Amino acid sequence: MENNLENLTIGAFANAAGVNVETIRFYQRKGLLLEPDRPYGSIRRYGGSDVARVKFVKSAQRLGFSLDEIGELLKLEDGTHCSEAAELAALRLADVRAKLADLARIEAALSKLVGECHVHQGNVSCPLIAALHCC
Amino acid sequence: MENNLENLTIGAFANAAGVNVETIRFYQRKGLLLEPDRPYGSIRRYGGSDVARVKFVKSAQRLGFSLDEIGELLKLEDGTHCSEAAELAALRLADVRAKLADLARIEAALSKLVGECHVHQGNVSCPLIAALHCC
DNA sequence: GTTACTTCCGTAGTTATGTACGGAGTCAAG
DNA sequence: CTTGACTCCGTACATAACTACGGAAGTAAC
Ligand SMILES: [Zn+2]
Ligand SMILES: [Zn+2]
Ligand SMILES: [Zn+2]
Ligand SMILES: [Zn+2]
Repeated sequence: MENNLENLTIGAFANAAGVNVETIRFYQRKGLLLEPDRPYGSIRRYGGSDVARVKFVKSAQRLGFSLDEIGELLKLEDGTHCSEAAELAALRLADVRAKLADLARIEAALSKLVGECHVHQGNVSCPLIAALHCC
Repeated sequence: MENNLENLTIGAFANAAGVNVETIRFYQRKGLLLEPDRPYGSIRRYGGSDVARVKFVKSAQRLGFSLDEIGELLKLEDGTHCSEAAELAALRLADVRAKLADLARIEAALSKLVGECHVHQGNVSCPLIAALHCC
């Protein structure tokens, strides 16, 4: 593979991470990404760990974490403040488990709906809505 | 139980649904909620099904659906346009299953992180981040 | 009937998460 | 050394999903 991920300019970096250049700069302002140094002049260079970090942000975002929460998750990475990290991770875990339970219920309701679509015609109450009500 | 859920004014309704009055009106403008009639004068009255509908919106929102998507989910409820409904439900089902898979992975990563926090001290790479990278 | 609280309605402001733009500087190719 | 693409930086605009505000009108308590 000829495209190694070192010494990327911001354009190549954003491209490798699958986001807009402006998004990179926005994340830097938010503190989710550090502005690296400029080894060859006045232009910053990025590497594989930066790409990984942005991809992590995007993955976590798809799971429903806000950028602020993701910022806290990222603080776990340095390994300092171990007890705080464990506490935060435990909170997120509870959150994730609640979402899993909710999603499992809606999954069941939806697959039932898909399977039984052609017999629920006269039914007043939708199985999907019913599934979400009993929370 | 003395608080039955019929003939609620918008204030009592919002309260019962656990949202702001303005949110009710916002949902009405978005078409997620119909404006009911005014049986006793010039003030609208709401009932238990309205409360249920708003709670459904909030539940689905917590699972990562946008208001537009939720609007489409709600259109399933009337049972009309059966084939469209089945198609839409199948799309949502695929979406939900993808989210479930993502969440299951982060659940595993987080619970591992919580369990092993106190031994990953010198570790460079965080298990949570590592877990999200291999997507 | 007066007072206090709601409702109604339109419009405007807010937060989170980006995106776009404009002008100046930088860099590599020709 | 000019040209064209890219970077840098600040600022402005965009979208989703609310949230607040202001004034007129309705309603309930006294
Ligand atoms: Zn059907
Ligand atoms: Zn349904
Ligand atoms: Zn630890
Ligand atoms: Zn970590």
